Amino acid sequence: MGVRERKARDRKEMRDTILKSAYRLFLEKGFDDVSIRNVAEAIEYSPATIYLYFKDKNEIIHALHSQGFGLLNKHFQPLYKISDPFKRLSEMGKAYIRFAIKNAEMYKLLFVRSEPMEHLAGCDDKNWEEGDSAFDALSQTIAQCQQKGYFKKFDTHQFSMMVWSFTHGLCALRLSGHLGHVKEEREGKRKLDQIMNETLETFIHTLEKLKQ
Amino acid sequence: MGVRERKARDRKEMRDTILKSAYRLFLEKGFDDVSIRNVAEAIEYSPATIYLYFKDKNEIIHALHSQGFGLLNKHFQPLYKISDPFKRLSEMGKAYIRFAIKNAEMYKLLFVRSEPMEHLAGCDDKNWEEGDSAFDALSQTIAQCQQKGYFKKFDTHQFSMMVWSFTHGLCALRLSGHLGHVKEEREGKRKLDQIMNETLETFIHTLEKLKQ
DNA sequence: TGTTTTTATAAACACTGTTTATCATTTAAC
DNA sequence: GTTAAATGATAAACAGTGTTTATAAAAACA
Repeated sequence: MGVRERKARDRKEMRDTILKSAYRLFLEKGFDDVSIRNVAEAIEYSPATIYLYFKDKNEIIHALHSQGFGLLNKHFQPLYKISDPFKRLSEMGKAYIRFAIKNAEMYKLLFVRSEPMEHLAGCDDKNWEEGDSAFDALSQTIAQCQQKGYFKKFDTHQFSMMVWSFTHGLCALRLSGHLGHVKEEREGKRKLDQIMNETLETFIHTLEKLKQ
Repeated sequence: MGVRERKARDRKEMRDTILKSAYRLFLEKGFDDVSIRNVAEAIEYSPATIYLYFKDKNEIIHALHSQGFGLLNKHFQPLYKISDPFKRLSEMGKAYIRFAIKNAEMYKLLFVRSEPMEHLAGCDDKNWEEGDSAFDALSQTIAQCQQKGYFKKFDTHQFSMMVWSFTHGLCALRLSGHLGHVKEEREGKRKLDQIMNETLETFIHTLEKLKQ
């Protein structure tokens, strides 16, 4: 009696179809400009059908949110091969920024939007593996830096929060369009990517001076 | 013939009434949950009347955006009395964070939303006094720090961008609800304000070590 | 076969930003 | 003071949104 199994498969398939289509539309049109009706039209079903597979729009957002963290963790994977922890930290910064620029809408969903966090707060299950995993990668690298003599007098967790704050701030300012509107950047003709690289380099140099 | 003058006064008064009412509603309900109809109802006029005084919703947003930068600059005013530049820099960080928390919706409008920046990009007049003024206050303080021996080998502008990125990042993570969802913060029972203070202190200590 | 459960949808509800045609009031001109 | 033009305000409509509900078709089970 494989009917239940097949139905479960069909259901998952439909959910995937919806998510895939929604994500493609989000990349095309930006997050705020995609409606349930758009998604429904793209998969050639009626809008009401979407609600048979997802409770509401927030559940779709949250599902994509989870997928996005998986994507981010994948982007970090190659960096774990770098043995020098400070070099790895530096490359993690660059990779984080690359991810934010290449997947702008997804980055906003992961770290700028507050809906996913509110949804998470409503869940009973307070564990949040995807998010923790990314932050742990940073914390562990910083702990290893400390073993090599960097930022020795600092608390590992607090220092990680500091590094994350900086890197996120830089990405957020870029994605919201604020970077290019600072006077010096308006007048100079540096490209946004260059500004970000220089600012990151400045931060890295700052950290570099904290050895011993 | 003071008719034109009186009409201009009336017009400005109506615009102020609309803006004041809109801002009050934004503080109450959050930015996304305020509609033109809400504003119209609050001032006891029809929705269509709003469009006699503002081209569209974006123009209201932009007007509030300008007012918001005025408010931020006012918050910084008292700090200019502090003669020690590094102490002033440190206090500016605290003041910035206080402003972001106390005026959360306004902060999001000023630094998180991209609409105002897009609106600004569409304007012919590329000058943007309010925004420049706030950033200049930071740059000048950092330049004075450098004269006192701090971060001497760094470019003033790039260092300012770095400091702003960190501070904004911390505020943005707080306002989007991401701060409290880091594993250590979920498990520990530190309050968000305390986390922010500790992270800012970590950053200040980092900068402090860059003397000479 | 008949009955129940599942799946899909059209239509509706209560919203949104914005535009247009209409009406009343105020200003200007004679 | 009367008339014509400009202004101010609005009701109604348009096209869109997220979501719910009643209805019809299809599939699963007995």
